[in-house]
Amino acid sequence: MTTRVITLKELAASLDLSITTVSRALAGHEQIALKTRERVAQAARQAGYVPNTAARTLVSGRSGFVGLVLPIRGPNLVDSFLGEFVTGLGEGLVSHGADLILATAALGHSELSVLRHVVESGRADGVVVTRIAETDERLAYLRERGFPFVAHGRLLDSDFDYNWLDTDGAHAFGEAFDMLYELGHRHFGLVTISEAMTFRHLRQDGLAAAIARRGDPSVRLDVVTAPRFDQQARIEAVNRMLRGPDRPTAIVALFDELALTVMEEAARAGFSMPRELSVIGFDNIAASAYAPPGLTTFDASIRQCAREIADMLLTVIAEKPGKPLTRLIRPTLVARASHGPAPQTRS
Amino acid sequence: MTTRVITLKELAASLDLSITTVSRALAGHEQIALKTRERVAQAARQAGYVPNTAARTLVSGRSGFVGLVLPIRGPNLVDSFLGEFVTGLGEGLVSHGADLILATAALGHSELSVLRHVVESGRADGVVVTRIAETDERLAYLRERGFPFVAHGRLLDSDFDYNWLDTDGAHAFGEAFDMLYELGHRHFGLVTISEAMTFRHLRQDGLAAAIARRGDPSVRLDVVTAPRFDQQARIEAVNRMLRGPDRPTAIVALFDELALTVMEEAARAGFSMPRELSVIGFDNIAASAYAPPGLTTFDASIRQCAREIADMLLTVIAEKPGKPLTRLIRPTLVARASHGPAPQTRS
DNA sequence: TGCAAAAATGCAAACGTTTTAAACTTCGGT
DNA sequence: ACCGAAGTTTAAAACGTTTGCATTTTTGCA
Repeated sequence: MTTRVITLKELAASLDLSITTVSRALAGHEQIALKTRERVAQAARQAGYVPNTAARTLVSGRSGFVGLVLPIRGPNLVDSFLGEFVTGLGEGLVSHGADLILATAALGHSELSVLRHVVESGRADGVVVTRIAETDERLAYLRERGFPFVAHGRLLDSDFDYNWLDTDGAHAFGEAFDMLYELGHRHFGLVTISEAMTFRHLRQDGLAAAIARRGDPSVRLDVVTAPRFDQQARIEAVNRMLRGPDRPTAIVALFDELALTVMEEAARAGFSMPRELSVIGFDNIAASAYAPPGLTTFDASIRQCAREIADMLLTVIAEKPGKPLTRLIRPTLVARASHGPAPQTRS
Repeated sequence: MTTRVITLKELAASLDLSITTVSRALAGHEQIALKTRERVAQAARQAGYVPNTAARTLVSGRSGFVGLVLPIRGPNLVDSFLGEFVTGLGEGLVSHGADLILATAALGHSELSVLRHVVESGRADGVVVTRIAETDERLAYLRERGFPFVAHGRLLDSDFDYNWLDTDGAHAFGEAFDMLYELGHRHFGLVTISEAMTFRHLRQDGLAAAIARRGDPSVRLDVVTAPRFDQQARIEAVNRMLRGPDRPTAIVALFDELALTVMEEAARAGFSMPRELSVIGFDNIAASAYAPPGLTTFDASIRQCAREIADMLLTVIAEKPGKPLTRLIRPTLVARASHGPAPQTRS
């Protein structure tokens, strides 16, 4: 056992050529005779030669890796986001011969320190940054370093340019409002979170903008806020909205997990959906299709987005474009059975 | 912008020491004077020195990475398996200072060829192999190479030794049978897949063994088989079992996705669960909690398993133990509302 | 056949570390 | 003041590539 790995020197010796020539031949340089190139390629294939990554990286300065620092997560991760995201990244990268490095933040260490380590150890040629917070120190660091990156999500104040791809939550929430308004709804509820994430503002602002655009003074919007990871507090917040004296006829949740809580609590309170209450979410997680009566939501096609992020990042790495690359992806409505016409009888 | 990354040579120059001394000081060698060690550590911290991974890997032969070849997957991945798995691996690795490399198989390439590339390019010190098939060429390759690995799952014929961690599906399916038998069920159904994966046999055999152990000749087991990724064929297979003249009172599905299909089709056929039909799954995916009436299933705690796999692999890499490391994890029953006593009236 | 130009190949340095073996310092004991 | 030993530090090689530049070989033409 323990077969040795063949090296360029050995391959060269077996061909009676210099290391230089073999290296160039494998790289397909024109200056090497075609005949030689073929001979080398043949021998390399047969010997199962694979160039050593470390050596190549050391001399070329390119590792062929893209880094992703895993967002620190609570004990329960129910959705498929991360799986879809890394799958999409992988698919996008592999077509260019790149691979993915996943770095995890240890308990004591901040996400930023892990990012620094990834960048400065030369492990990666670029990084992907997810879950952008309102003031994100990671982006500030990467900009200062001049290190290639693409953000999945945006900052609010774009006074500094960077590459990003984001789902157009503002548009989706506007679309949700318009659809519900056409269905006769006038009293709306928004269930949101208190975390300092930009997507929260973008979606809420999109909803508010759509309301303003409609210009109907009879439209009302109630907002409740819950902490991100406290399920008990979420339930209480939802019930504050549901059990009040004058509850909305349509509730929009910042994301599906919240919407599912709304549906559970609404069912517990005996409201029939969508007859008495419409609910709309965002993300289209798997459970949304199964939770009765089937949650109407928006699909952001994470996997496809991740693939595009990979493409963008590889472009940034290879070409260092002057203008930043940006993409705004419009999510698609997944109409299920949790929304419908506003109830006729209004007290 | 574009701050340069500091190198060992520069750090040594700034301290007026040789590269050797600084390297050793940072590594904490006793032979370097304590005073010097502290001085170096201080300067390194202040300068933000991070050793270059490629250089270190090249000379030491250790990359500090563990590889995972992403299983090729269809367009729709609904579960959170991959996300939990990489999160768990990351958590397990980071405590030992290691990180994860995710390699994706490009469209034309086999998973094996990607694995070969990861191994022979020296990118990783060890690999994790998931989704073990009946005759798995990856395991054969890794054994031949003598390369450190841990398999998530087992081969059927253990005539060759290797390191693995697996969930005890056989035990779970036996437990499911016993529970259902005690509830009065005698006519069982098993919905399985036609793919050549070992977990399929292990679970089915566990069920069969429990039946045999009980020794009750009145127990009956019907089995239907569907291809893994064809939802339409799945539905047909499930209906073959459900709509037959004499359907089982309890159906066990190989995994939750199949169980959810059973529940959907049963609901469509008008059967009430668990009154007329009991259903049990395996995996405890998120949707199982939401699909009415709530699927009873087994939780394999993927994240925790992945963390242990990481630990095992790092042990294998560091210590090359003579005996293979193996762990069999017993899944825990998650009792929801899809199982209950057998219906009284039997035609 | 000779010679320049073109084509093909090779030498050697470089990338940033770790490590072996050697050299230099310091110091107590005589 | 000298010696050896212990305590420190360093020079240089090595890891496996890529690449600028030099060298060798081939080719075409006189």
